[in-house]
Amino acid sequence: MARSTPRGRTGAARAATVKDVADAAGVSIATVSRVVNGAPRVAEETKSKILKAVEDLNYVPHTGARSLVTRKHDLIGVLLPDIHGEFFSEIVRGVDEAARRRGLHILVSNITGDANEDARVVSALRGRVGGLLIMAPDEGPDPLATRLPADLPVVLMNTRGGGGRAALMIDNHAGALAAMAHLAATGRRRVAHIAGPGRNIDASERLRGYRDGLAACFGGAAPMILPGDFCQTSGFAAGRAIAAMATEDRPDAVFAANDMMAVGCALALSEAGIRIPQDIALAGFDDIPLAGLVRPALTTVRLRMAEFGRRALARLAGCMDDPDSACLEIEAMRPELVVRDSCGARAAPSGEEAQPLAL
Amino acid sequence: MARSTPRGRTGAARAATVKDVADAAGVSIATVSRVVNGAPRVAEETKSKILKAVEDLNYVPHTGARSLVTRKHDLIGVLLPDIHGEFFSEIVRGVDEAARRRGLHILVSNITGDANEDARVVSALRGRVGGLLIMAPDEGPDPLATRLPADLPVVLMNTRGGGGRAALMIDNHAGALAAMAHLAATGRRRVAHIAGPGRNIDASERLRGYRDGLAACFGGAAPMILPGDFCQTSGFAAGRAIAAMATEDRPDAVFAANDMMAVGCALALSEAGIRIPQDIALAGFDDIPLAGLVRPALTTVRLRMAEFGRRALARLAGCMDDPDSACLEIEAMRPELVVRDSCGARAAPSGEEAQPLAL
DNA sequence: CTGAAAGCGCTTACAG
DNA sequence: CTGAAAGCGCTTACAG
Repeated sequence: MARSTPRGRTGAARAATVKDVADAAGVSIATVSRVVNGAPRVAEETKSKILKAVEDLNYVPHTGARSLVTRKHDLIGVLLPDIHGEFFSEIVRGVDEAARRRGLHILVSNITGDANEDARVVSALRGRVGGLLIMAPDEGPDPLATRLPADLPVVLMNTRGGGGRAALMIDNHAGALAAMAHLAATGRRRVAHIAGPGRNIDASERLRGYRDGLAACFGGAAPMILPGDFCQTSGFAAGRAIAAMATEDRPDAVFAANDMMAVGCALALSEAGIRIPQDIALAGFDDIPLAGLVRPALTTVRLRMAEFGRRALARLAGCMDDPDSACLEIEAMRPELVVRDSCGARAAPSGEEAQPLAL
Repeated sequence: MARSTPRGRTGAARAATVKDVADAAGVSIATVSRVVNGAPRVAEETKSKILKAVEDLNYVPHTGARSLVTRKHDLIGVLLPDIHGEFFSEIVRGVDEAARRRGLHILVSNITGDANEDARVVSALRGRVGGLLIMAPDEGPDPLATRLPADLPVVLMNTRGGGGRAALMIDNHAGALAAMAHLAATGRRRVAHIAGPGRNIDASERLRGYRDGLAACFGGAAPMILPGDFCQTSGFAAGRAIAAMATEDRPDAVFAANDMMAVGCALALSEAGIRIPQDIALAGFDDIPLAGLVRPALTTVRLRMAEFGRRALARLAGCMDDPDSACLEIEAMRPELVVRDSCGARAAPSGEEAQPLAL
């Protein structure tokens, strides 16, 4: 007795299989498989019979069974650090979009930065995913990358020490350099830097850009580095420290390793009556939404994270299709300077001073 | 010839299987399976031999093959709307955490709000996931929920018209009511509302809370509703509109349907020289990070989205374990009022007025 | 153009 | 406590 929704003994619906479709269409399961997978050389009439049965039975192939025989997985593991909530959704959106275009799905998990814990996560993903996208900006050169299963295509995103793996980097150094060059071009002479957490690759590359910018655009001026941790609070503290300096020691510009700290710094400076940008120009990094909302809006460096995710997935898909292709290349994505009025030249209209700083 | 890393002809590594492990340990594949799955009644010695082989060969079970025979999937589909970038990462974090504790993995995908497109996404997930977590606050009562495959456990998150499905809601109405009550308690008499997009369930529930709050705490005062779309710009426009009113017509409080609009509104009000909270008190919804950064900090309503995600997954896991359990229940999570100084009572120290509003 | 058959890697009664 | 065997749903040469 044929039933359109076959049921098991418990009453829970059982999903239709190739067999069900084959029976309903009066063909063999081989032919059903061919049609479902879009193989050529199937009679038009047969095809439509099968398609109808698929529709009627609401048939969806069991992907596990399929991957068992094809030895392929259409699942991509995406491992992102716990902290990057800020960019998390944009990256995931980009990856998902690119994946869907290729008929792939993404399996998302957080990694902690603890190498053992993270290795366990990766291991749990093997035998389940066809490839891995990993972003671990806080890890040292050793841990994750070197422990990855050799048989798994991997693209590292903005992660240190690829160990010969394909990698897509953010060119933080170039971005920082651009910010420094802009500060120099608008007439600033002495730029302080609010650094990010030391082990973070973004932070250290931005710091390196700051130092090189000093050499390249500020005649090798001495660095002035304030510690920070990417959080608003640490930027605020740095701003306080700057405000506490004797006027002649104060920098006339601050380049913060990210926007959150730049905002914190701006808050502290303005509380101390220091004018932005007249007294101190301010530049950040990331172009978070807030950067455009504060007044004066933040000059910053922007990276399109969704595009970053799309590209990373494209790379990975390439590696999966052709494992012998150039999967070892390291590619970098260049961020873009976004100039806003927090970086205005010193010669601002004097009328502006009366305006309250609306941060 | 035994090899610890078996390779196929192309040189690509082939993953070890139960067979490989069984051979290496000198036992049958049945026993390997038992050990790997932690079955009882296996001799200690046998177990350790097998565990060693698993370790040596770096064996990980093929989950597809496993799910083929167990008829279970350890994958959970998580469908989130494109827009909710703000909360995306927090929800995903919570779901992932709860999933990992249960040995589950999550498959994340964006949904668009287009019912056909979304139904396709759901359909692609069948035969691959053991359950679905869906958040579709922008869909009408009909589309997704009613088209879900009957055989798939589903928990709807903050989504209309569950069609008898399990649901976890955000009690936006209660949150809005709390905000209104607070405004009344601090002495406000006339509260305007900046509404969110009409079709969004959060927006409409918050609006309903506003109306009911008017009835309950403001003696049934007439509503004053300004349109908005959850974006900062629309809040700004609403603020402009309020500033343009004759002073005697102006509200002395604004309850915005979300924080982004509240910030935009504050910006416009302060540009017009209207003082917050002295002239107009301001309350938002969501407690985004920015809410605590603006000055005066925003009074708002907070929901712990990670906790929301954790709970949703727990519900789903329950449905998956026992399909006959109370899977139809609708549960609501109550948000919490966060009082900050944007809602200060009118009797503020007069010295404060001199301070620039640092938004 | 279509079908019968083998086999992917795994788990699970069933014997013993 | 352990093994031989069947079978989960699917794809893919191999025939025809």
